[in-house]
Amino acid sequence: MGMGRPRAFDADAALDRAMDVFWRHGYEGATIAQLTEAMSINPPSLYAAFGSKEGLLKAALDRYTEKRDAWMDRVLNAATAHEVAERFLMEHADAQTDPANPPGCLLVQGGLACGTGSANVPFELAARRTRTEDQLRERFVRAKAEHDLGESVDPATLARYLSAVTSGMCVMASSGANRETLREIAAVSLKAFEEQTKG
Amino acid sequence: MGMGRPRAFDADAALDRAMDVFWRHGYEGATIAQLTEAMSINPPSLYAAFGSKEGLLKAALDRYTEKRDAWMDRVLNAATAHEVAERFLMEHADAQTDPANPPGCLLVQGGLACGTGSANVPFELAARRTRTEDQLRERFVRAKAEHDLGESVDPATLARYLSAVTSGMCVMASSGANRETLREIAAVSLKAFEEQTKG
DNA sequence: CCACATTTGTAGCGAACACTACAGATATCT
DNA sequence: AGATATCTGTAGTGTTCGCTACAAATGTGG
Repeated sequence: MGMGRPRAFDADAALDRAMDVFWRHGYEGATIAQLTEAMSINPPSLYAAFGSKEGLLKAALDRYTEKRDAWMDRVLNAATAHEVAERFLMEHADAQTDPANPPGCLLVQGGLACGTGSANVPFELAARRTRTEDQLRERFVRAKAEHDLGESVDPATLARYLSAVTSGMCVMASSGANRETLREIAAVSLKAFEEQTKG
Repeated sequence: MGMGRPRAFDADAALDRAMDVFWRHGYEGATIAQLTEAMSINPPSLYAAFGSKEGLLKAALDRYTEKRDAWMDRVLNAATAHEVAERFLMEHADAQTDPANPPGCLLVQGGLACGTGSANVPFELAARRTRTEDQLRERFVRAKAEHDLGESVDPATLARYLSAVTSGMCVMASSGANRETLREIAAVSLKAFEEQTKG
């Protein structure tokens, strides 16, 4: 028996286009019409490949997380906790103002508060944000074991702080903050990080 | 000539209810049906009083800003810049986890990225956030004039930093961060503030 | 070449959306 | 009291939403 007509579009390329639409308009603000146009496919192709609008979001988030993990690996491989924090903050400032993408971060702009029909979208986004925070925390736990960070330092607090600052930078970026402004915020935050690791 | 049938509902009380819905579901996630039910009125009353869904949001934001200004006055009246920062951060942690309101802040949860039909909603929210930042900056300019802050300190940077942190706390609050967690973040941020004002 | 499995484009589905026409109700002003 | 002006509730309006039925198209395996 046959294997059916092959798909005529590249799923990953289409997800990149969908990512951009969700990023720019949020989950609820993005319409199927906009998504299909950006992806250069028709609705039946979208639904055959991804099941639903929410399924498409999850697939886009998977792809987003994939890229983000590769980036996080490079950040976490820095020699010291301080350098991890510095890279994390500074490269966030750059990424959130990269003209190749909409401002901010998909995991924040995607939607913090949604309607009753999309109630689990914010959860989905939050789970992916938590993942970054977990990766940071584990890196700081390791730094503690390596005596790169002192005994009195709480890795969870450090990770949460960095996560909060970068989330805040997303909000600023969405209202037009430029790269220099975000770097300034990152620089101040880095001093807080240093101060926190001294105590 | 007569002056017409008087309004049978309290506009401010209705706005408080609407505020809660926008806060919990975001602008686009909030439906007219949910809003009218929460406000205990029918659609024609809503449209007669506020013109449109976006008009209702603006009216709710005006009321929100009113309350926020009263709160900011108390914060800004603190004796020193340091105390201003401390109050601002800590009371934000409390306010964003106040069980009387949805988590976070209406100016962030309301919507960072919206659909093409609601494109100016994010601008409207951003403008109100900027107002808070401006108030902080002006307070720090004053602190500088009073020699409470050193000559080398940049009031704009300080204000932006505090604004970014509290925005980040909104994101954390929306994904379930509790009061203690936010206070922890506020405490770390306050150390950054101190460090920044020393340099 | 034929049977089969899957995708594609067209066209349109029911539901929910923001919003409103209309008539009755309720106030004020003369 | 009567005329007027505005609000209220019912019951919708047209539009857009996410999603899909269907038939033609296009590949594989026998």
